[in-house]
Amino acid sequence: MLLGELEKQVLQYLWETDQADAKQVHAHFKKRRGGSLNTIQSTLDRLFKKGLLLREKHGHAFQYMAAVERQTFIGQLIRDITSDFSPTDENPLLAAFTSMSSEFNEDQLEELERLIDAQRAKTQLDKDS
Amino acid sequence: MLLGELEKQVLQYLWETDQADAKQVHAHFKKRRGGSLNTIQSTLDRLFKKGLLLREKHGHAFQYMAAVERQTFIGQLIRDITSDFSPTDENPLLAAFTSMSSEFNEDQLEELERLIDAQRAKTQLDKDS
DNA sequence: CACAAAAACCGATTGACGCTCGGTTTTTTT
DNA sequence: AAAAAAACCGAGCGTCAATCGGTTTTTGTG
Repeated sequence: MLLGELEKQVLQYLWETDQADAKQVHAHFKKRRGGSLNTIQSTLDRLFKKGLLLREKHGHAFQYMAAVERQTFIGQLIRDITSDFSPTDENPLLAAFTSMSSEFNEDQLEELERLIDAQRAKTQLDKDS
Repeated sequence: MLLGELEKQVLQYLWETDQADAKQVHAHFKKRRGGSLNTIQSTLDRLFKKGLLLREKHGHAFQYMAAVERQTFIGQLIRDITSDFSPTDENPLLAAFTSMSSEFNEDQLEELERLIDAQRAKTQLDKDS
């Protein structure tokens, strides 16, 4: 999934804002970077067609909202990227960790350990049910 | 850093092969996907100009080799792409793990713990030196 | 050293794709 | 039904990878 610069910014905005119509998004980006309402509209449409946004008619206009959580999307991105370079039997996130482990400080390592334990607990629960 | 499909494949090949000239690379890709020697040559040149390959004249032709380790490169890619979406103080990999933890089985969780410990050991060594 | 083969380099074309926005159609509101 | 607003269409532009023909440079050999 390849996103252009404006697309990224709009997606980001919608993660922060939950929900907005084209007019709102345009108002937000107006000062920072200019551009017409149409440009925003077609960007929203592109993101919608890519499956990254959902939309609903609320009254007069479409309300757009992110279709995926930010973390989920980042996870997808990482998988896309690493799968191009990782052997199929290797978990790309493990490969990624190997690549980036040196950027983790002790706090983050501990956080990761907590997440691992949390995942174990969840798996255990699933098994019990 | 944005790579095209052929660029990725050539880079991958050079990680596997260590070193090759355009002719060799072309021979390798000839059957799988066709394309002229010139195409390979310009792709090598593009990768070289992007700093992803090194080259040296060995006898008649340039020998190309990867300028960065595979894991290092994957790490860079992940950082580039995710930094657009992560607050600066958040490690994107941590965010990714949050959303992808359910894909890990027990073996992989243990592997991750091993990597964490290895990283601690490395950090400790750096501090001592 | 000259010449032929090989390799490197240049430049043009094509195809994706994001950005941009004018203009038209459709929908909504009054 | 008319006016206003929103959605949609389509075209132009810029960037960049892929592709390859043709030219220049390098190299290796007789």
